[in-house]
Amino acid sequence: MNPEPQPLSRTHTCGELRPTQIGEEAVLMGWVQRSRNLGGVTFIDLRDRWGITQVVVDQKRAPEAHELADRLRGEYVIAVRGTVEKRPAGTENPALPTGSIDVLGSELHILNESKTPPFAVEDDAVITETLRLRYRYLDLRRPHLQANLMLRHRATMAVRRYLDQHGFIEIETPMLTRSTPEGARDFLVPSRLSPGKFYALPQSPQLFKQLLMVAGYERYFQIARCFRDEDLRADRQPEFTQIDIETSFLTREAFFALLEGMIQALFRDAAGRDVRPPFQRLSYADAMDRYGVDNPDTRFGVELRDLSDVAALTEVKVFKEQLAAGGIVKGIAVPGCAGYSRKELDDLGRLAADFGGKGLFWMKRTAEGLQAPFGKHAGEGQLAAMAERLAMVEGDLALIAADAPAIVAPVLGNARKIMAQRLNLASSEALNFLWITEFPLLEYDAEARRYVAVHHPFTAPVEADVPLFHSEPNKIRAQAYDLVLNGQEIGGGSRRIHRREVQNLMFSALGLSQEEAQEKFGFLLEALEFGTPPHGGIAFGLDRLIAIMARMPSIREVIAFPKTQRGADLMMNAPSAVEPAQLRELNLQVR
RNA sequence: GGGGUCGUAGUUCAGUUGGUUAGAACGCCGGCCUGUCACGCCGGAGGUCGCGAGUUCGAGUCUCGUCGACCCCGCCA
Repeated sequence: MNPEPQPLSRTHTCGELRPTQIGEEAVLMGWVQRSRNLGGVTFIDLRDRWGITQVVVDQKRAPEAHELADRLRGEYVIAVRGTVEKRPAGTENPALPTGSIDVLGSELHILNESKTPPFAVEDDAVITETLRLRYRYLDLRRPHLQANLMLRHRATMAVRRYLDQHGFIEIETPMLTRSTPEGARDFLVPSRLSPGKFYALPQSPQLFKQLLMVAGYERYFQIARCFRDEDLRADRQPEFTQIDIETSFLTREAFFALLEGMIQALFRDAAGRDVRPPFQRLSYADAMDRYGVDNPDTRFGVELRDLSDVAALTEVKVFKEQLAAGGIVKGIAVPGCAGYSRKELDDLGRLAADFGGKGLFWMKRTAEGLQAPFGKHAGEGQLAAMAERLAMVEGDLALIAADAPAIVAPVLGNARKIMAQRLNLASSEALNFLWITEFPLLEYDAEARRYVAVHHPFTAPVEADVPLFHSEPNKIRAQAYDLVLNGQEIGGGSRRIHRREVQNLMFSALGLSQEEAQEKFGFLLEALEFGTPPHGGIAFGLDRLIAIMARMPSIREVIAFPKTQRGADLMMNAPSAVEPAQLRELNLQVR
């Protein structure tokens, strides 16, 4: 009954045996996926990281092994010695790469038993998220998660290989660093040796990599863990991984070419998929105008069109009011949705509220012509003009929003994405990379009643826009860029400020006094005075990138031990309470 | 901080206008079976209906609260 110590030495994996090895002896080890006892013969599907091989144990030829095989249950760990044999004609399993052979077992050892697992260790098992995370080590046995983590490994290997070949060096930066203003909420770590003071976990290695440029390393990278204490989403975890890159002396063009080469190598080496640089580019302003969002999915059209001039000619009250108040009227044409019911249209209108809007107008083009609830106030000519502007064909449904530009864009931009998903407009095979350039440097935060950095406080302004710091800070363009893949931001970066006077301008635009700037970023300001080269960089969200490559809906599927939406680790039960003595040592008191 | 979906056997789910002993499938346990691969056949065990109050003669079902998972808005330089 007792499991034995490992008595055999493994010779092959469960994924490699083929007809060429017929007649050879093999020793396999792994987990029992399933066993089928037919009485005189037992079949065992044996699984390891490399695949599944069927083991046959015959009562007559190996009576001892056959008796032992009767005790096998799912997830038992076993060792089998046997001979590779061709399966009898008609019993091959085309679903398995190893399906034309099996291993005729002569010797069987149970290396360990297993409790009945709380869920089946197989891909098509339907399991709640709670259970998966509680037993993550069992979840991770499932083939698709193993494939995801192996993909992730190949991807980081490809990145390291490519960057190494291009003169980059990987440098580690501290995890215990200081809290800085701006940006996300920090995770704090109390300092025992400095009572009442705290380290912060890095939101990114931003300042360290810039200081490495000051230090003359010129080409740095790091597969870096980052921490942000913000609310979670399907694509956001409190700790996540970036491919962090910084370079000196490169023009933007040279830098983009380098990165496009890296993405190409990454997709080729990790996923065998073809990516062809150069990538498309779109300015932030054009992206907002045509797609309403700064991360447009360009795998399908359905672009936003401005209808303000036509709307001004109508007697539609909302149009007139919004236009008078400085608003705009824009629309999109959704293919094939003219048959939508009243309820479906109402639901779409409510969807606008999710993004700050009050509702959506609609217009249908059917065989009977154009219909819109606002039709009688618009006039035939104006309806036709709008339909023409939106290039509507029969069967199309137009969705129209009238509001401030800052509302219209997200309402239509997100309606566009949601409808495309519903109608399956985007090819799942396509890889549409897109650089978004010339982000604004600053935006006004009404709540904080000051300007905040759109990217971060070290982003260089477009040189020609520097004088605007004194007049119209919100008009300054940044030398910042995002890389978007199929409608998801996968990376973002910028050229950095490398002159102290510009950094001073930036800090004061952000409402930081000289004293505060000195207190919080004095080390950076001082460093900028010691011969800082022009430099810039980027960080790619590795988790998102891998999730897209693996066609997974959530980054949890490509992270070995992810956290729930409340930031909990259900397996280890983190976070947890700590002993009073630990708190005393840290001079902390819990309220 | 806000909106939404969900929580019933080990698992995934069903459960009628509130009414007898809460069902199914898979899994599990026992038996039979020599070419299965979702093996098959026979038999069996298994329930804090997330938790706590309330309404009611009676609550899986209705109400309130609470806990948890997921999706979204805010937030995430």
